Amino acid sequence: MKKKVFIDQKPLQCPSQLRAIHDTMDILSGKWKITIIGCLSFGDKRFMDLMREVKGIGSKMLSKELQELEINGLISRTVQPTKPVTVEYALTTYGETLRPILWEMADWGQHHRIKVKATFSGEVGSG
Amino acid sequence: MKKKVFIDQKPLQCPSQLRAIHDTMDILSGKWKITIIGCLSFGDKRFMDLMREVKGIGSKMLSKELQELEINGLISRTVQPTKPVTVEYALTTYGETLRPILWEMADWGQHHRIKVKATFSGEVGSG
DNA sequence: CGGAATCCTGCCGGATACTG
DNA sequence: CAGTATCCGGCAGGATTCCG
Repeated sequence: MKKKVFIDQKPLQCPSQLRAIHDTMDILSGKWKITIIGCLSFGDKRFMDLMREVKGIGSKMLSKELQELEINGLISRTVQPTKPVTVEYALTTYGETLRPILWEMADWGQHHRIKVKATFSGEVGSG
Repeated sequence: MKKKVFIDQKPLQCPSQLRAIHDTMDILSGKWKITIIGCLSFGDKRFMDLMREVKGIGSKMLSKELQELEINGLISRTVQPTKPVTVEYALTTYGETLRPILWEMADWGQHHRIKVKATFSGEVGSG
């Protein structure tokens, strides 16, 4: 009977751990959320700024993603009483707590891309 | 001009970092992948075992998710030449490299759940 | 400028039936 | 046991239009 137990750490406790991971995944899921958070990590942005920087997103999606991020407290929305009305979005302190996760994911993803490339090269070379 | 720069670390580098994060998200996305990985973190499992343990998943989805996980090298699939044929799925060493990510996500998710609960309590209490 | 409303589409994922 | 094939509904997400 082999027990891997995830290296030598505890395995994922099915009931609560897994649910927590799914919660995080749900919050981060959506085609643009990561990108938006990334953009806001550089500083505050207005709606229009995000439209330009995210590039490819539509106003509906941007609005929706922004709302979901705000509901979860990851970003803040501030309406400026200027003339045509401007709105500033900013990453909250709470939103910054995602940094460890995002960093791990970026790290793993880059590593993975290298691995995949190596795998393909090997197959092509030997095939 | 306020630059938050994500605490005092570098912000997410748009081109490569973001793409890497999305790669990771894609690999982990899907309603059952996390759960399957969690199950396999306890040890090897057969198809039928996973059907029972994941609970709620159908054979089509399980098969599909398993294939995707295998393609990415996260799990291994071993056919045993027994009588009615049995297949063993196991988390690979590479799959275990996801542990830091999953752990961070579990941690954050649990923290978040507590925060959300506190927020609701506060609103209910003061409203 | 910053959205909301509407319409339309693909694919994600579920149920069921069939195969080897 | 371990899948595959097929059909089907729902929702994520895109394009367009309209509003304050």
